Amino acid sequence: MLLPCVQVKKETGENAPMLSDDELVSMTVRELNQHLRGLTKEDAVRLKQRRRTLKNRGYAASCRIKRVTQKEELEQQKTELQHEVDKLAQENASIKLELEALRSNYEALQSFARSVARGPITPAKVVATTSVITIVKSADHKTSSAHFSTPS
Amino acid sequence: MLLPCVQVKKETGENAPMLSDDELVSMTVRELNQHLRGLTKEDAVRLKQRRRTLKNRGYAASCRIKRVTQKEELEQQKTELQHEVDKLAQENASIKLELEALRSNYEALQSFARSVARGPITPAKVVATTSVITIVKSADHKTSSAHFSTPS
DNA sequence: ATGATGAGTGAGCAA
DNA sequence: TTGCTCACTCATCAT
Repeated sequence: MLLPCVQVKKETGENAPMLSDDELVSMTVRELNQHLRGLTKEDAVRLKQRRRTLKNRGYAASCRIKRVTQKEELEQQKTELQHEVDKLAQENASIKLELEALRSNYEALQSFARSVARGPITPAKVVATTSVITIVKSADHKTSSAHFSTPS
Repeated sequence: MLLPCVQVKKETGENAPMLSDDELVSMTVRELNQHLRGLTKEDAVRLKQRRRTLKNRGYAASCRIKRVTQKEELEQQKTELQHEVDKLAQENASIKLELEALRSNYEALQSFARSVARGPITPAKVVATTSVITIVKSADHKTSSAHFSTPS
C-alpha cells in the first residue's frame, strides 16, 4: 500500500517526532526509551506501534527474499541432478559398449580354444590364434586407456 | 487482516445491501448492473469497489496456492531425478563388476590360447581348457540373463 | 474489466 | 519482545 519511493511517509504533522524510519527501526530498546521520556502515554504507544510496523515491513521483505532464494536453490539442485543423470547415462552407455566388444572378442577366442582342445594343431589354427590374440590385445588396451583405469 | 473464520465481515450498517460476499463476487457484470439500478451513484461506486476487493482476495489466494504448488512440483522433480541418479549409479556399478569378471576370464583364456599356440597339446592343457571354458560359460550366461539383453 | 503479483499491514504463533 | 508467516488490501501491470 505504501510506496516509499513514490510517496514518502513523513510525520510532518503537529509536533514532528523528528525520527526517521531508519533511525526508529534500528534503535535499541534502551535508545527508544530515551526518546519516550518527554512524550505523552498516547504518543509513546503510537511511536512503539510505528516501530513495530516498520519492523514488520522488514520482516515481510526478508520473508519474500527467503522465498525466492529457496526457489532458486531448488532449481539449482535440479539442474545439478540433471547433469549427474546425463553423466551417468553416458558413462553407462560407454561401459556397455566396452562390455559388448570384450564379449565379442571373448567368444571368438573361446571358439578357437574349443577347436584346439578337440584336435591337433594345424598351421591354419596357429595363424588364426595369433591373429585373434593380437587384435584383441590392441582393442583391449585402447578402450581401457580411453575410459577406464585398470583395477588393482 | 480480515479473518473470515474469526470475524465475519458483514455489511450490517444502515441500509444493508443484502448481498453476501459470495453472491457479489460470483455475479456477472450484467447481474451486477441489475442490482445497481436502485442505488445512489455513491453506493454504486462503493458496491463495485467491494466487488473488486473481493475479487482481489480470491486472486491473492490463487497466487499463494500457485506458489506452493510450484514449489512442490520442484521438490517432486528433484526426488525423481535423485532416484534416477541412484538407479543409474547402481546399474553402472553392476556393469563394471560384470566387465571386470569378463575381463578376468578373458585373460585366463588368453593365457591358455597363447600357450597352446606355442607348443603341442598335453593332457594337462586339455583339462585346463575344458575347465576354463565351462566356468566362463556359466558365469557369462548368468550375468547376461540377470542384467542385459543380448545385442541384435 | 479481469487477473496476477510486489509490497505493506495486522493477526497470531514460536522462540 | 522479536521474527516469521498467513491472509488481506492496494498499486500497478498486462491482457
